Amino acid sequence: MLAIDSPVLATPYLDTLNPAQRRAVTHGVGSERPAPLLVIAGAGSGKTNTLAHRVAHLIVTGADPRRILLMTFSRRAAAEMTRRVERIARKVMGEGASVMIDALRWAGTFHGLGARLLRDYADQIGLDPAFTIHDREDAADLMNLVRHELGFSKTQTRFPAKGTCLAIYSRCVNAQTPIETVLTRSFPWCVAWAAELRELFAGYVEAKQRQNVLDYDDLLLYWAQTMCDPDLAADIGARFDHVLIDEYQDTNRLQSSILLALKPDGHGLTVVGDDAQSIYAFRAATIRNILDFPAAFSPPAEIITLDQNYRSTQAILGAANAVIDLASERFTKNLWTDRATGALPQLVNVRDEADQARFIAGRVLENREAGATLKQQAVLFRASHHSGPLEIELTRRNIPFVKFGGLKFLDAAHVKDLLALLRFVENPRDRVAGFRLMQLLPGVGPTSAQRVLDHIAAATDPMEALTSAPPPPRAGDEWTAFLGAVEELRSGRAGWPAEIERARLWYEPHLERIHEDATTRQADLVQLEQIAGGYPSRERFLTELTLDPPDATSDQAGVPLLDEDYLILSTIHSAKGQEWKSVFVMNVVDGCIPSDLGVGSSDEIEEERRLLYVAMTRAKDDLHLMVPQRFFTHGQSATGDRHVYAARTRFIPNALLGLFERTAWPLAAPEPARSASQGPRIDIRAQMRGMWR
DNA sequence: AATTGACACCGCGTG
DNA sequence: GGTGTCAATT
Repeated sequence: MLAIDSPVLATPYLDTLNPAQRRAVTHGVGSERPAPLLVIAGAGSGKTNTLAHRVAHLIVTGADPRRILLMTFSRRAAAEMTRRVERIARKVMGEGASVMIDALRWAGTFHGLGARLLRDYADQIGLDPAFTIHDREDAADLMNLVRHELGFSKTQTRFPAKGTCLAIYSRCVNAQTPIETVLTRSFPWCVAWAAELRELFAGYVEAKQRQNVLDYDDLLLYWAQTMCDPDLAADIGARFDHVLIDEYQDTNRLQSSILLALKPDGHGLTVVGDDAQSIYAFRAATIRNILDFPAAFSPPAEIITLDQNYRSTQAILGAANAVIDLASERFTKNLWTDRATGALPQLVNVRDEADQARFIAGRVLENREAGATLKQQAVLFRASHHSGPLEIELTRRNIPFVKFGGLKFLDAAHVKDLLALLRFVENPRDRVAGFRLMQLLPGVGPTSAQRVLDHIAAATDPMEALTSAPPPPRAGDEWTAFLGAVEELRSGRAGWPAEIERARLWYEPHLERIHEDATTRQADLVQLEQIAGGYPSRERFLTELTLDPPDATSDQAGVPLLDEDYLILSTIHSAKGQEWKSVFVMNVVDGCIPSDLGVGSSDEIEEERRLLYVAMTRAKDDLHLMVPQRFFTHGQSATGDRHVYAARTRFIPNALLGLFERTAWPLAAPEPARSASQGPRIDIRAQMRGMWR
């Protein structure tokens, strides 16, 4: 390693940083044993940029990029980080930087890197390296199979649904907390089922192992368990000189245990985060990870705080600071900015959700007239379905948009069907895949599918067992065709990605039989084929698609081309780390923010407050908080859709109103005689259903 | 005996 | 829209 006082290359990029950022970038560089570092980076404080500079600086000053472990919250964030590192390194290393960045192979998410390490060490921990990975829905399906087997599906009082079971299981694993505690704290309505759930989870774990599948949580859990072996822990830890973690406030106990096992003395460890932006407690993330980090080492980690905000106007930042100031517990100080004051953020009162949609659509177009592209504007909301009326209004006015969060491409039944075939070929013991697949055949239902799967499970050679299994009695020729397709794909004759086309050819007749709207669904499959072309192998395709599904949907078939202009619609969660010139936040009312589901404990309320803070701090120049006076309940009651009257969110009490400009829309409000008992004018929900039929 | 379709009931999000 | 039950159908 190079000594710090004799850098080979000049480092002009350091001049672009402020003093705190520079300290974060250069901390421990050149030292043989760099002390652990915690960077508290407020919203818009140049966090990503600082971390990218640190990685680039490490490389420029001689660190081996192959020995840098860089973990981010999403793969998109990892790609962005890598891109920035290259740009910075290029300034001093020129073309040579590309080679160095290509060597930065250990950049990704905790889960993705976990999957890679587990395949590398599979032999040593008794794992078959050909394991397939279950996404949330697959995992829930498997949970459901076990749930049925144990007879929990027909209990007197209703047993928790598969998704709830999985959520409880996941919580236990990620928070490293016993089931009783998890139930009383987070799922109080399931407390009575503790014993049955425990039995269910045991069965679930055994089923996963028999089938050689891992779920998301296993990727962390197996990794953490691997690190419990001193030799393996030392071996894995020694692969990396530097370990850097972004968004540390959103990691859970399991992840911090992995981290501490990687670098027990903290040397070479850098974590970055902001407790004010912690919004993933529902996924077992805990800000204790950040708070306890410094004292986990001796001497304790150095703490550097980035509190200058480069993003928002003073008016916006002032309002956001005021909102987070009311939090019961604060660890970081308020952000400051030297940007101009700017216009006050607006609190816009509208009559209902339809007016909310009209207002936003209209204002977005006005902004575009004034020179802001659609892409510079975003509409944020608490829950994915809140954007329904807006999507209709945007479609009506021909405003293109892309939506992040919520329903995903991969959740569509036909996409899952095709992927199930590929996954079954990859791993014939994967019951969820096989179960789904076989039931596509006419005349094959749960029972005969189970029978074949049992036959496979009992055999040593699963493929041989599949072909020799007694065919389901009523499957007919389709069974032969199915076996033929599986065998051909398994043989690898077609090669990748050609084999996905072969898979589609087998599936298409079934698609047409099962779904009325087969043609639109076929387009998705073609798109899937194109995506597949970007991966080197079936295994990589399946793994990476499962771990990092495309998270956007749009009004058009497929995602618009990159050079097109479109409005961003996003859940607040998905908006993390992003920024826009102009931001609209929908439904800033009690019941949405905070969500009426999340008002149980004060911790949950506090997380909702941080959520509003995150939404507000996405805005650079102007911010609209929308307050519809009434909105339709999404829950369906016997009497049909109802609307409720909403109040402005409790997070903006009267004392804070001076920080906002309050407006009402439509401006002229000569209320035409409209009886309140008139009921809904249009059935929005029916329109929403119509969009998909 | 298993599959499949019709029906009623209930609804805990955010990734 | 999911999930479980029941009855008609093969």
